[in-house]
Amino acid sequence: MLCSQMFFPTLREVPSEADVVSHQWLLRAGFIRKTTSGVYTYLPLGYRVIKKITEIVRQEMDRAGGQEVMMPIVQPAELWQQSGRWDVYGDEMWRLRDRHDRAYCLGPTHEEIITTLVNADVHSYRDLPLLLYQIQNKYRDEIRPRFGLMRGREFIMKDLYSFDVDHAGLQISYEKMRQAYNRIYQRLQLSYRMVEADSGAIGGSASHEFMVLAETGESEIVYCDACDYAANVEKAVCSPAAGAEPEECGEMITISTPGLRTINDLAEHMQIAAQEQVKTLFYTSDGELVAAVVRGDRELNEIKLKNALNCNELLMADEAVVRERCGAGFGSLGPVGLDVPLYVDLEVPQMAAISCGCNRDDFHYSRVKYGRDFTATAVLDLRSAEAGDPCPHCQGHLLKMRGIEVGHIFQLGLKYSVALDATYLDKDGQQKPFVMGCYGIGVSRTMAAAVEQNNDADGIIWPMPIAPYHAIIVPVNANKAEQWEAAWRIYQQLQELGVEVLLDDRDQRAGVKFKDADLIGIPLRITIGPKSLQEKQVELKKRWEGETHLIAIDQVAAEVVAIIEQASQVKMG
RNA sequence: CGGGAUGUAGCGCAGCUUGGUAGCGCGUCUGGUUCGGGACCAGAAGGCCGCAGGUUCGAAUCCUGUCAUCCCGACCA
Repeated sequence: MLCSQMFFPTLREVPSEADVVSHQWLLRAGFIRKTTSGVYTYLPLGYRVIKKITEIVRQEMDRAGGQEVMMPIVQPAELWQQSGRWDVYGDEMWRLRDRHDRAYCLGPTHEEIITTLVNADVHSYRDLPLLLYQIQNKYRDEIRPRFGLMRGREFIMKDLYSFDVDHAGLQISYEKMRQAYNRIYQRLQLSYRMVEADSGAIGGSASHEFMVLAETGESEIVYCDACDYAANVEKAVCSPAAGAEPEECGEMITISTPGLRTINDLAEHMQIAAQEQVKTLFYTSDGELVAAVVRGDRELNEIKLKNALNCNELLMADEAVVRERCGAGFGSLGPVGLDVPLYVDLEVPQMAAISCGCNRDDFHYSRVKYGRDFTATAVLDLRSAEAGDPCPHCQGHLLKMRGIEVGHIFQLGLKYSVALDATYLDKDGQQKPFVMGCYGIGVSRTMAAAVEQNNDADGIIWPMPIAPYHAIIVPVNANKAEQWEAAWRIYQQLQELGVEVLLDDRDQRAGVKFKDADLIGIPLRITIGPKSLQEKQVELKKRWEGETHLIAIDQVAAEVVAIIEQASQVKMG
């Protein structure tokens, strides 16, 4: 491709709407343009990257036995009403009506369609397992689209759905996908981690997320410094240190704490360390008031609480409601003498002497003991994991980092097949519901994640397997015949060797061409300049290293091919 | 939906307090000189000042409404 003919509108300045690096670079380098909030157009370079990513995904899905289908984006409401998700999905579902006023949505995911499809045409255990996948646009009317491609309202997603006869079959399909996902992210050359995850609204049992490691990631993950345990903090198990029985302490006492409302207030003014306090948080669980208690220096994990309560909606309680039930406002509340279902974190019963609110404004209790002064509806793991916590699987300790969720695999089980009455006949002629799994990869988000992880002050540094082009040839001055002829010859050679190559034939100064080459992140740059050309040499620069090497002009094509081959290798392990 | 901010040329911004029909840098076009890391000179094109009302002789500027975009939060395959 000749640069003079290529549509890649690069920008010198950062558009003001972008403030994460991937968004900035993708806009500046001319890979994407915003069409409306959360909806983007992929320009030629951007679309080439998308195609590279989807091709890797496609190959690995096919290798694992998947078959690609194309499903509709416009989906009828009835299908979603049958599964019960038309109402559950809420405002995030992008709904529309046709001229007859019939309701539809733009598919946020395709469980309903695929399950209905498979049910219509798969009737026997002999046809299972079946793995079907799609790579398409999906739609979620996000409350707040942000970070460019990272959280859009229209996005490209690969979803594979597995149908098995039983749970053992699902385990096999799930394992195939897990391996396929590892291969995919290795081939994409992204630094990633597979973590245990909460399955959230999708439902089902086991679930893993694939996180591209990046400071700007929206997800927090913990991982063990000794074994391979890793989990989303939403999911990470907190096992309390196996401590001795808590020591005895004297009778509970009441202390006056005028104006002291927060954990920090008590720590500062009363010299009560945060880990000697508890915080009592009030929620309404499907309309009913509940309280949760964690140690003063811990964070309550709302997802764990929500899972424990098995409720649909969990909201922070209104202060007026709490005051009416408990007799005090936020800042003076505690678990003693409460007439509210009480969920207590595992650590709390281990505490020697607890300080907490007294359910009376401006007073606190001290020397409170669990079991003696209050008891819980349930004692369970409720807090969020933190760096330094003991690993739940070994003697190691947890470390924390951030990640971008680029893949998520779920064991759905019977959820959708039962809801949609999707069954097959087993060996004994019995009707059985399909046992399902679903496996997603955010393709457009993966492109953003790759940039997030591979850039420098000059622009993007594409990993070879997903670079829009492998190499770019830059004649310093294309008006000089000998430079142009050398450039053209190398260009022809590389094309014949199957290299995806750009030739910057624009009538621009060298600096402009270098800046653009760096900005769009082409891995290899071949520079043809007057001095080296006299020695029958050209310069070769690897974008990811920055140094240039002189190389004989008739060897450069072979060298470029060798480098591409080497840089495209899957880094296994 | 709550909080904050911004809409002025393709991009980045000034002008608004103190009303007088719009300016800078980059980019674009023409000509010339240049030519190894975003050149220089000369000229030019390009704006319904987000939209709709209102105040006023007169509104980018003041008032009201509305729409859009971005940030923080709640939310999240």
